[in-house]
Amino acid sequence: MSTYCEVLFPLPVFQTFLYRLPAELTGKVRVGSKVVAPLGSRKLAGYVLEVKELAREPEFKVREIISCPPDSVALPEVIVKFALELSERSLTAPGLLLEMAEPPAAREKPRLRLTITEKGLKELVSGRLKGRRGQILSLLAERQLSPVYIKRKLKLREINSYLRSLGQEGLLEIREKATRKKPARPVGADNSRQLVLPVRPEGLPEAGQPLLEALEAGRGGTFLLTGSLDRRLRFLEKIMDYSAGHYGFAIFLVPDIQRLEKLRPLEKAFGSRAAFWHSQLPDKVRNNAWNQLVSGRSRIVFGTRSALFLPVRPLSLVVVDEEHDDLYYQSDGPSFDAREAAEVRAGLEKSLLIFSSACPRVSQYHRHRQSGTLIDLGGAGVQPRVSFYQKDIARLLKKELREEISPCLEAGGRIFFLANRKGYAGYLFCPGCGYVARCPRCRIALNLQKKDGELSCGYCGLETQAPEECPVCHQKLRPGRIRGSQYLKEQLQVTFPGQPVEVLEEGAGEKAAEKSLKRIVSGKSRLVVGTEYALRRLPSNHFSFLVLVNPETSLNRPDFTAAEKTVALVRASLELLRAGEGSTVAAVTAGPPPETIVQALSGDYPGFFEREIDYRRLLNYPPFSFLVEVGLDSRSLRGAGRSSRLLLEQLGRDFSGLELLGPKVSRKAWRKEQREVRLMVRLSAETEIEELLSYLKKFRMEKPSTRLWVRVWR
DNA sequence: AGCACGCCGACT
DNA sequence: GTCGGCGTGCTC
Repeated sequence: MSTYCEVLFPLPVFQTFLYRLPAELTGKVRVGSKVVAPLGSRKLAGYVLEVKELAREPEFKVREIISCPPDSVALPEVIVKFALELSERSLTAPGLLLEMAEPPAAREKPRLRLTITEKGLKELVSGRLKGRRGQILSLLAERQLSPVYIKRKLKLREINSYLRSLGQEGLLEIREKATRKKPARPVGADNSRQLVLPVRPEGLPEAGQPLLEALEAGRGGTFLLTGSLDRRLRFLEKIMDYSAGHYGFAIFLVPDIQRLEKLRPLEKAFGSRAAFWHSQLPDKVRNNAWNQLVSGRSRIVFGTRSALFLPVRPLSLVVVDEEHDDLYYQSDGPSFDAREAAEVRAGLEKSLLIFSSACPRVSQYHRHRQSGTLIDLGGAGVQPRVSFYQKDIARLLKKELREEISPCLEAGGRIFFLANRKGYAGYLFCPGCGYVARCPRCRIALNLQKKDGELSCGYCGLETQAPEECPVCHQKLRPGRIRGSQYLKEQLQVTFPGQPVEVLEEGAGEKAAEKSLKRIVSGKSRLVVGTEYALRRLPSNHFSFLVLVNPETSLNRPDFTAAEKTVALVRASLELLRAGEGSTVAAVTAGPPPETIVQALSGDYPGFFEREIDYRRLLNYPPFSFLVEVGLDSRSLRGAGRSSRLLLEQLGRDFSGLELLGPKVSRKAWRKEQREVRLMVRLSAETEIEELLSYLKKFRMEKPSTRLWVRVWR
């Protein structure tokens, strides 16, 4: 009879590893403890999932735990459970998820420095060293370097084997400089300080009462909060304060770091009772925030998805703000939907969960309206004067828009143009029959590149050479009107000579974007052109005039959520406008403005919802069916292709009611290094999702070389 | 992931 | 022959 433990490592694998626990460690190691163990030829730190006695040795060879770092603190059991359940639901490796819960001090990896030795220099001069080993040493002959730098410079996939052999021969020296700090102790479940009788905050809107009651009852529950941004924030501020004062920690989740920065004033208002948390905080700030939270001095967190892994207990409230935002799902890194993760964590701790948005996902709105958990705080938000134009933007800038904008500019106003495309965004059409070159996969118009005459799909990335003549009537094709961001910039420079025009869009690089933003915020540049990317970065409450250039093109995306995304796009644009009266919107559309655009501009979400839900019902889209996207990638595209074919075949055989919408090789796949195949599946009942997930788990066991991810629309 | 192992083509 | 580059499979 001896003691064993199951250990989970931060690796992209789904299995746990069994180790014997040496006598001196029994009693010291429990679930959530960090341990160091041998794995293959390596020594790795992992987390204990289970400690158990076994009567006899298992069939496979069992090795022994090396140590349990004395200054490390075990993760709370609820965090371990959270990572495991999220892994089950998202098919992401549990160890990678658990790694997100690492205390900041423990996360700092020792930095390695490589130095060439005397012997190494001699060997290099002698010219006996060839290949990678020679390249590495000649780089080091210049100066000391880190392994990561060399790996990137020489484009190596794996560098350690070279370093180890060079080190063993005494040709180079590997040194590390590590700094370690003791993490604070996590607080226990007994830390809820119910010192005073809870006093309800005053001045809360009547509509919000059910949320208060749910928080007080401590039974958990999920609500959808809608209404204008300022009303929601004012309400949430109070309820978080109430929660932190009397019930437990509150996590306020945002989709991205940019949004977090916009909430600075709110965090400031809480003083030291609140902290910011995201994965890119500088070490010092991060350690400070962690200590504040874990010691219980701060009981409110504003953070991105990694905040859900903080060991704060008891957790009484989780807010998912801007719940419609697609950035809550990230497929890079450990891929999961933070909204789903919030559900899992809140469910485990019986915390109150509030989804919040002025323009929620249609499915979400539908469900909460049906179950009576929809809380509408009302309020219209920014209410600008709106005028509609059905003309080309270039012509409008020559007359109507110029006449409107000029006085605004002279009065010191700031004007934002929302462009729907980057660059010049030309397309190719046939003057004879009206044929437009479209992407064979996505069915949307292909972009014509200005310089080389190539066609590319802005959605999936497909690139083709532009054809000379129309495939239908054989006339010569002509480039269509161009009105992307760069084109707009040129037009504005002609219309308003001497006025600096700023373009804020993806791909310019972080430094350039920050310089641009500085000029915009300071008021130096008052004419700003930007794409969707700009909406996240620009300050709210800044502009007095907004021009939406063909926002209706966003409705044509080959995606059943195109309409709700367009509404969110328009709402996010309106947030940039100054809150007082006197701001203006010009909506420029090709034809009569679609109702979705009109409703988004007037803040009529319920009106939009009623129409959209009918459309979803008619076409059997979520919430009336369930869509599951499955991504497969392998170390070779061939491998991914083979697996996907096999999976398709099996799915067709084993799921009779399943409808397949795909497969397609995804956007990433045309880039040479990426190898991924995606398929889209429609299911008719919610119970089938779980069946499909466990099916995919089985499939993954049989084909371990294929990586798999899923995304579910309910 | 990261490491070992084994296969294949280039070059002493 | 054998060295280095690259694809595959395993790690308690």
